Amino acid sequence: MPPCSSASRSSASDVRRILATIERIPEGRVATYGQIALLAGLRGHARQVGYALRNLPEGSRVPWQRVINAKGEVSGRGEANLSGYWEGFQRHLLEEEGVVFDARGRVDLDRFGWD
DNA sequence: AAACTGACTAATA
DNA sequence: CTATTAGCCAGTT
Repeated sequence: MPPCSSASRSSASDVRRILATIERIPEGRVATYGQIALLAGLRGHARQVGYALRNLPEGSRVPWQRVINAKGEVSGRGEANLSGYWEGFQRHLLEEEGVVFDARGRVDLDRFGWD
């Protein structure tokens, strides 16, 4: 059998580029999905960025918490059960890095948005 | 292969 | 502010 030539991951390299871009986000900064996709050379693949993070294996050093949506808010994931937990965790991590959330739980991208 | 889904975004109303 | 529509594209079913 071919040595896993199939390698479904058609976007494996893209995912790699996405993660590499996210790793470039400095501490205390946040970036939007669209921005990551753009910097990764994948304009319009904002959703793909979310996929990459969702499928992100545990133990990765990728600061997934610095990736938020264009509204400056932490994105939720379908399962409300765990979403609250993870969202709170993400927010906590960002706040420890110096990112400030307003009363509505949103970040001022003008100040903390990664250039 | 068609239909569904989704950690998205932007424009409009 | 929320709701709706449309664009976007890959993974799943």
